[in-house]
Amino acid sequence: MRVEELHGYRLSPREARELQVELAPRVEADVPLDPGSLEYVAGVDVSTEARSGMAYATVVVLDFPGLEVVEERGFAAPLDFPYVPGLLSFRELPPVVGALREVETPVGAIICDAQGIAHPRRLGLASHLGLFVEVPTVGCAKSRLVGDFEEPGREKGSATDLVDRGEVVGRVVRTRSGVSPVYVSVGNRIDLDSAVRLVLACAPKYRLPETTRRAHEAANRLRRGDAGTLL
DNA sequence: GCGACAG
DNA sequence: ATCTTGTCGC
Repeated sequence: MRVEELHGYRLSPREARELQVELAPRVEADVPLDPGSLEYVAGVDVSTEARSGMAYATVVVLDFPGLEVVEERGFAAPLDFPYVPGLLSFRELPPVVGALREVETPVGAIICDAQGIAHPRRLGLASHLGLFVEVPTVGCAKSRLVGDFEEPGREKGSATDLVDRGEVVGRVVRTRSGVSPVYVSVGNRIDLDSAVRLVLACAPKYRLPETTRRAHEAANRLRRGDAGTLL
């Protein structure tokens, strides 16, 4: 798939924040997505190895709404940027871009294991990546970076607004009754309601979307070495 | 100065 | 994220 990196990653944390402020206005958060026209969804995840200083990114493509794996790609790259809350994309995007470029399936949407615009400068990894590709991106994180919210109802599908500095930047969604909720936010080229519906459609059985689960296990396999089973 | 802080 | 055994709970 086509990926257009808009800049390099050899920046200081200070420069990275300035770049986020410059790029954030380009995010489109009002584009509806018709689930009926979606054929393939991709999940992206990164596994890091401090010992070797390497990052292993994987992209797993699932058919929709069946959610069966149809393609898997992996890419390794050195970790040149430290983990700094709010600057995660500068650390993980290099390997993610490498893996995405090898994807051949015509993906209709990408779900990232990170935040979208639910970010201090409205440019979490899902949004940042969304500016590099032409397809819609969604952020589905396991924990909160910014924003206040009320605990959503205990039943599956229950959700509440994630509000930061007076703005609704995402939704706290209960994908399964009884489990802790996930934090869904717009990546790029999609609206919040569509993003939430997509995440729920991809998580019919577990807390995390099938896309995230498959990408996560594939990334761990790649890091451990036994990444023999990739289509 | 103190607390918070995606992965 | 990663380091790690057993263990509490549905």
